[in-house]
Amino acid sequence: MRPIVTRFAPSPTGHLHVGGARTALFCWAFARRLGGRFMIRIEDTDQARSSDESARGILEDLAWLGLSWDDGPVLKRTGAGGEAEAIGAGSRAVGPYFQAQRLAIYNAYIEHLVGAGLAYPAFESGAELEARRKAVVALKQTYRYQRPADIVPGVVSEARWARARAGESHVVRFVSPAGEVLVKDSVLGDVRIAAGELDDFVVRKADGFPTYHFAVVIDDELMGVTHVLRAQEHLINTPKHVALQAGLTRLIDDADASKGSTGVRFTTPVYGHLPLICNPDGSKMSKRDKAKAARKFLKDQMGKDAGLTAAAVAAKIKLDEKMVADFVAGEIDAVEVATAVAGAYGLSLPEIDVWDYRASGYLPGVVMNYLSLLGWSTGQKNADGTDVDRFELGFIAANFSVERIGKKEARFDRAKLLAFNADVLGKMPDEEFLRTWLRWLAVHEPSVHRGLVGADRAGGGKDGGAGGGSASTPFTHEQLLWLVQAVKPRAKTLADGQRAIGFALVDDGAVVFDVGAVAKVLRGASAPASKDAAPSGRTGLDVLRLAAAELRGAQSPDQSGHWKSELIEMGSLPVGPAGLPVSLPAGVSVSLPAGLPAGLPAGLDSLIAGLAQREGLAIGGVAQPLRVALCGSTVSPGLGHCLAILGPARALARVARCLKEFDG
RNA sequence: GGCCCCGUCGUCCAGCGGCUAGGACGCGACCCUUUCAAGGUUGAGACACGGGUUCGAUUCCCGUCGGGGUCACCA
Repeated sequence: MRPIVTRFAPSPTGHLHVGGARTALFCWAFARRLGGRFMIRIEDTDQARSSDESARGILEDLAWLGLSWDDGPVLKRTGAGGEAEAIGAGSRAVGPYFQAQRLAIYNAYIEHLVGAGLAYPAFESGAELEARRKAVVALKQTYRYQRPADIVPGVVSEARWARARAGESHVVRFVSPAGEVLVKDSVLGDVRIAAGELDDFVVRKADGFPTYHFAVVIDDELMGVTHVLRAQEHLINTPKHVALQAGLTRLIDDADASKGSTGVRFTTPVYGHLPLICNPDGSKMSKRDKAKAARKFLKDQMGKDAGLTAAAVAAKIKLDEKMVADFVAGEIDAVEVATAVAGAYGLSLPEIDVWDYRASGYLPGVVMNYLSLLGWSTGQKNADGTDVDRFELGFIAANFSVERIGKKEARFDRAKLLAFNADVLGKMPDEEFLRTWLRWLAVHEPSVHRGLVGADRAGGGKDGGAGGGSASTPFTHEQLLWLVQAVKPRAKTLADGQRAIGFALVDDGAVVFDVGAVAKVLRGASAPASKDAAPSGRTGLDVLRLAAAELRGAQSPDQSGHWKSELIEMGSLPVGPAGLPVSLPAGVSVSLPAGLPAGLPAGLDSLIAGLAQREGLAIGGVAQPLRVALCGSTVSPGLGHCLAILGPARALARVARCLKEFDG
């Protein structure tokens, strides 16, 4: 038996999108499960649209997702742990893995096909065919290329080749078989395409490049691909591939047809067509969706504002006017226009590329987990009766099977992905979260990264100077962990983190006090009293003064700029109903989670609770005014964390400023 | 329009002739609570329709309807 080989064969015409990522995942998992090889091939036969940057980006995305390939282009990169890796370095010698470098091979096989009378040059121009197609469609009939009357299957058309050799521009078409074509599909079952449905499709374009259909068939055969898993949109192409395989035999020399054929027929790989991934509205999720969204936005805006012309838009987004006009007219779907429009007008584009999810702060493992569930399931149950649906990449590799691939198209549910991501983030140990978060911030939010760890961390010395002041207060590792604790339950993605800790990133003198919060909490009616106490009759500002004194007293007496250490011990005690620590019976102790410098946030919370109790106030009566003074609003992480993160100096400075601003 | 594929809660999956049709996300309620989150408990919610086959259909067959894909010198 031949060793199992699967392949993922993207065309480098943009980013890797989630549908492609799932296809790659399934191919990878299938190969891993069965001990086969997973291969990457770059299908760059579209000269106009392919680019090396795109190919590189797609490989990067695959690597980020954790999919490594055994065969294919070599990608040198730095792994998640900072180590250098070279994916694809152990490839079999069946390359090159870029189709544009395999032209000699395709030509040899085309020549071979021609010699067998199974391919012929055709001279119609694109415009000519287009006109014919339009005419047929106008009559509501199905357009198919009509085989020229002089073509006889199995007979070489010398007259046509004479024209071609004379330099006349031409394509090469395949002489399609007359009978029914059967496609055996491991997901869908048998699919039959009736005789006559296949027309003589093009196998070599006028520019000398093979078409997709031809190149795939040749490469899959020559590269030993045994199993092809691809999206269902390709199902309709498969008869073409099967027909080609039936007409082709292996050459003695793959790059030279004149050496003759071995007579060995091409093998048809096992096909499996995956259900499509769709938008919430049920349409196919495609890279063109970004263009669609941007176009709709522009049209709406132009409809509202007559002054907004293509020229005006072009000027604003700094792109060619004609390009913008074509874009709006729907002539082109250029992503760069869509992206530029989104950037300039604050429009958010649908997230469809793997890169989009990277930038939004999703974890690669979660993306893979979620994607695997689109069209596949484990069929396994947990002990508690729930489905097995949360797992890592390795689990997919160990459990994948084609039998469990579904047939129905799946709609992409952003909310569910988000929930999965939040779940994993929430369960991540603090240290790991911190590493992951900082790594993400360094790439996607460098200024926040600088605000957290300082500007000169990543080498290069202190020369970055321009920004000066605001980046001057990097946090200690301990404070960073408290930041993480504040962020974790509030972040569904890594990008959510900054929002939760915005208060800590802003300079003490720049805290913006929310008008509504000030009115309600600081100046409003009396601060809420504790349950059995009489109404306090004191405003939030009154309470804030008390709190300020309390905080002053909580500073470390050694002037070290820390909170006093007793708070840490206080924070290690169990908390009673009033929010205050309960003293432990002799001999009993509580153990804190290992390695956590915790205690302090809890101790600070207790400090607030203690103040509230002494003053006959509800905890909120103290907490809310303090929260506004510290963070500017009534929404923030737990107060203990806020105080711990800021430290006494910053906290007191903020309270003082607030008092100065609103008191009297 | 031709051809092809598909059809279980709003969404994603489980079910492979007999089940109180299960789980996840979302949604509702309640609890917890110093704000926002998080967490806990709990509830509502589906076999598209019509014919067969069968003692018995969500499950098998046919049709209808509905959804999607595809009809290029793009892949």
